Amino acid sequence: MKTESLAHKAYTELRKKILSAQIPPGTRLKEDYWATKLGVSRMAVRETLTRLLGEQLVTLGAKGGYFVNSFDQQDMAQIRELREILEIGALRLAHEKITKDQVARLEKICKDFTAMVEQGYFAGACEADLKFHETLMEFSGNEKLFQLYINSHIPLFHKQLTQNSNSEDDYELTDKEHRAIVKALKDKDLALAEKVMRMHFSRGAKMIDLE
Amino acid sequence: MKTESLAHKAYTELRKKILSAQIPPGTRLKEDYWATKLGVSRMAVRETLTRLLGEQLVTLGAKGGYFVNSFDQQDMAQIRELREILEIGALRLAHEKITKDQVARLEKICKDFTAMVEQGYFAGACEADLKFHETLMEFSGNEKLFQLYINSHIPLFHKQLTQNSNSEDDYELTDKEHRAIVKALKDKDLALAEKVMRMHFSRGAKMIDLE
DNA sequence: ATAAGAATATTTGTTTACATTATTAAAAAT
DNA sequence: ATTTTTAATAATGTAAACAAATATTCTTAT
Repeated sequence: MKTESLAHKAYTELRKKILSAQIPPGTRLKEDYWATKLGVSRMAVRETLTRLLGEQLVTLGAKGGYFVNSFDQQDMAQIRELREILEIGALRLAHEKITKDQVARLEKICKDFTAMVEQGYFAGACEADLKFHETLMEFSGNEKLFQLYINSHIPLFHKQLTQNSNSEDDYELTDKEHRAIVKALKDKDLALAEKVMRMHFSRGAKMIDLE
Repeated sequence: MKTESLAHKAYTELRKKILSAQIPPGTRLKEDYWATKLGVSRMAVRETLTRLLGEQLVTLGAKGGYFVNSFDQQDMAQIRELREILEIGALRLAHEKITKDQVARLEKICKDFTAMVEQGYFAGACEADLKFHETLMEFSGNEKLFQLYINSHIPLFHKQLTQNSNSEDDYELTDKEHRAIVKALKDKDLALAEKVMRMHFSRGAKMIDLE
């Protein structure tokens, strides 16, 4: 209506806090508490919570009350599988229609990644990693697929995972694999691109198992 | 809390009406109207609407107000592509772990499909078709993937599409393809299963283009 | 007759208040 | 001392009231 509703402000605030794990999984979200904390009415918070409920970011307890969704190891494994399905699918779509400009954009991200690792900016490198995968999804040219990827909060888990395993070797391997994928796309070699991508993911799967 | 909140009642009601297209896409959903119609307070309706917003089933207009999401031809094409990605992914997961019992369940659905087509129960046949694909998703063994498939309302669009093109030949082809997929799964022949599935989908894509 | 502007009515945004259900704390009984 | 009951407190579910924005209708001037 006029600028932006208070409920919407509360929504973006709370959502950010949940996705960045500032509010830990399993936490109960009390309406009054967040109403005063965010400086909005309880109803605005309630609206936020039901919206997040629709986004599967929170669940309601058996006896009422909203709780931040939490994920166990099996959940994480399934999300990783899901991510592989979506990204391989996107790869297949992208390889037919990708332009030189787009290849260049991916190469730029790879370059940024390398540079940041070399200079010790590991959080920045993670960001570039994330961006690489998101960009690939975007280049599928399928808006619905892209939105699904974004809305499924997969990028978040990606971040959580990659920030755990931050050995030098990992970064180097990740870099190589990213570049291999881009090269395969450039050469229109779908089979190779898919093969490398699957390796890329199976490496991630092993990381989880180690924990 | 005690039994089931009024807001939840309103939610399931409205959701059903939207998904079954009783409320056509693009319709504006006025809070007061539905409050009186469903016999709940306006706030309950508002809660429903924000939840559906989270589910991407409704959108809010630039000047406020909630509208039932509508999909143009491009949207439908993208959803079809997305469906293919998810189902092929599920196929790959299923083929490794599928049991004899599960194969039998799929065969049963195929049989039901045939029988209903023969007896002229075409709506029933569509239902069996839907069930075939949902069951396949379930056999992926990935709960997250399955939920994503269900929550993305893809089954709905499936229904809408299949009910359009109801020529005898179509039913026969669909039947053959379903059976071929099951056989390939039984024989652990992933490549064949995938090939047939892609044919199955590309046939669906052509249907859309004809309209 | 038509367009601009004012007045009215609808509709949504927001807050407050009240009712109901859960949770916690305290008291009583065994 | 431990368990059960009862009282209190806190949290959520629901509804109503008010404020602000948008849409509609009616008037008036050209």
